[in-house]
Amino acid sequence: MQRKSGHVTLLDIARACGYSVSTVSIVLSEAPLSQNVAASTREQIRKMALHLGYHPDAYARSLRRRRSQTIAVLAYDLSDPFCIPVVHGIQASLQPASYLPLLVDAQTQRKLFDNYLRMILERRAEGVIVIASWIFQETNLLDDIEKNQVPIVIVGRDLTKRNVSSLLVDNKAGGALAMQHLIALGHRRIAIVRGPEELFDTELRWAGVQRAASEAGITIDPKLVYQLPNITDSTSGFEGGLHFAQEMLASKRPFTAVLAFDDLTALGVVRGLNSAGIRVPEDCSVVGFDDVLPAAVSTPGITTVHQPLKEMGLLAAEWTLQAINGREQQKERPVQLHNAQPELIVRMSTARAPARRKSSP
Amino acid sequence: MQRKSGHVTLLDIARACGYSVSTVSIVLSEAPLSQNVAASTREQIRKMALHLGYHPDAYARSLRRRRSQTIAVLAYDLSDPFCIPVVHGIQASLQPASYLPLLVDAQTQRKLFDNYLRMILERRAEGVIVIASWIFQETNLLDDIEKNQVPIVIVGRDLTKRNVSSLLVDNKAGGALAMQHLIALGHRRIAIVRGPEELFDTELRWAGVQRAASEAGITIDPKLVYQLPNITDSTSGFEGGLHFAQEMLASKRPFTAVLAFDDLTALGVVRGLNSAGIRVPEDCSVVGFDDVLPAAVSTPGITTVHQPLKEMGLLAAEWTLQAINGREQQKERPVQLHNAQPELIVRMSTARAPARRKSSP
DNA sequence: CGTCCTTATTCAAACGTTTGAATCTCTTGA
DNA sequence: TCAAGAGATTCAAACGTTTGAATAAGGACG
Repeated sequence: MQRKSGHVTLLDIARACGYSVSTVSIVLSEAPLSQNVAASTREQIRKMALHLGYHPDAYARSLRRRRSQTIAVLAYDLSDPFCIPVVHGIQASLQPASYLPLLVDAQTQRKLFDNYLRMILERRAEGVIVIASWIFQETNLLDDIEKNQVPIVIVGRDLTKRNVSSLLVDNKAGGALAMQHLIALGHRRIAIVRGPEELFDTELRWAGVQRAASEAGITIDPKLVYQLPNITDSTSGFEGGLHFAQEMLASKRPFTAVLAFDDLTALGVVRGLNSAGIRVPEDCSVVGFDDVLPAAVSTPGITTVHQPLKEMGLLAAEWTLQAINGREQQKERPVQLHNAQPELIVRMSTARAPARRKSSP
Repeated sequence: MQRKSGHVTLLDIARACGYSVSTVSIVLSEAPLSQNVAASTREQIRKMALHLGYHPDAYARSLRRRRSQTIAVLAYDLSDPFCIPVVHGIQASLQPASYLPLLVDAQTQRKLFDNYLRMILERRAEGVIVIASWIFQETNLLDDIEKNQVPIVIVGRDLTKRNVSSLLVDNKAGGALAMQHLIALGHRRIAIVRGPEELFDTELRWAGVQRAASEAGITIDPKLVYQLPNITDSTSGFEGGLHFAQEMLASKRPFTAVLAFDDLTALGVVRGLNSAGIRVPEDCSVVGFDDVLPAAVSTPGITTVHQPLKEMGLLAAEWTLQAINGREQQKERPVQLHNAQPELIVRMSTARAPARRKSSP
């Protein structure tokens, strides 16, 4: 009864109940024609399919239908908690459209990235969503995708100039939000941990921070600005923050608050401060960015700027689906840009500036 | 030049350089026969393929070759940091074998789980790796996979009784490790947060804890044992720990250490203790289990029992590949079980028991 | 009785590959 | 001159579906 390949085919069912492959196909794929098939026949075929454990071969089906029902999701690093909510949003969007997200994880490695991109093309993904980061310096590979007319959307970076629809958080607004929060709490000597220079977000957040400072008539002491090194692995944010704290404390420059580039950095800062005996938030406030899980569950919970990641994922998938449908109707979709609004999440790592100047022990 | 479908086929190349589809196929797929193809022809075909941007159609290829080169990875919830290192291990194993991991995330939803399982079967995955948890109560769906002769391996749960090769951490040893650590630090009044009853790990870890206690001649006060409720979402571990702390402190029963079921629970405990003014580890030690990212980056870092997740993922993929190869050679693979050895990671959340009895404020 | 619907089913081609067997063209040796 | 072999290329069938067109078997109607 079992085929040699181990999988049941239409032919098996056809033989088993004495109909042609066509009829069986029509019934099981619920084609329009199946209305003409006698109810008794339908019943019989369905029963047999169930009994034999039939599952239509996606390869044969896609080949014939010229649709893969697949959208590739290319994450630069799944171990970055940033990616997960985006993926969830995408899945939520794709599920009802019965598209399968082909989720691949480049693990921040360029070589893997290229490999997977090729695989995506071979698997005839109908669309590609890239969850991006610094991995993209040379994006020539996207050309390959474009050449094949596959719609592409990018999350976490603005590539509209290269004709790619993009979604990202309004980094400038986010940076300003964090800074305003610290200023409102009375902080004046605020240390800033800038992101790695290879990241696009870095400049934008920095611009927001500066805007907020100048609007409040505050000048940022350049000596209190620290530059994170480039990223080597997924924990380098934490270590950067730790290192910043040690260095800044050693320099004896007073500060009452730290604005960290992202949550992991903020957690590193907290660690560094604590081990020098400085309490957060009593002696020094710390604010992060992203709102990932570790920031929420650490103690004190890190005040941070929330990115609506799930919503961005949802929208990215929507756009991709629309582009696919649009292409069928020969309509050209315009390149879109979505600037998601960040939101300040106040937790326990920020407090009013201490009355007297005290930050180095 | 572009086909209507938007993808270049062998026929396009064949036409463009005047050879038959067969020759082109032989060259581009580097079949053994390609040694007989004239070097000049090879060159010409390769150039044309590159020029037109040819990518072989995985669907047609798999259909013909009867191999999907795909192994499905079914994670119960990607937002659980537990899953990620396992996935990384799997990827690392699969990459050199040029198998594509078809990564799907059930998001702890039974319905999604079933849907994806069907998809996996339709996509003719040659093997399935399940990263498991409580999601599996009724595992009848695995039968469907088994019926189709698809090798299956499960990570995080022992299903050898149901004929499924399994990898999991030695929970009993891990529980004992954590308990011994606390005992060695001089703790005697140790509160235990048991895991949810629906989880299999719960009983085993508990058994390890009890063994360690009795070996040290210590009795566990049943009043200090707390039972986590069943899981509702990915943050329920944290909330459970928080709730435990509040309840236990309200009861005024003295304790100097907490052994939490997992890291997220431990983080919840720390939060709960801290907000009642109890310092970790000075006043009370806390130990977790799993060694996920948030435990490492919080302050104080959580002392925990490390699971070698990446190694487990690696091995799971190895087994799957072996089973696939074995099946080709008609060899029956025996069901295997791997009990990974846990390792105690000492961080800052545990310390010697305070000299005087003090834990409730 | 022939024509024309309707209903139920099947034919056959196609999707893009791969591959065992076949073909064709030389060259070589007897 | 011819058979045999080697080298280069092509034929054609197959993988499991889907689907427009075709077929067959009844009726109903004029």
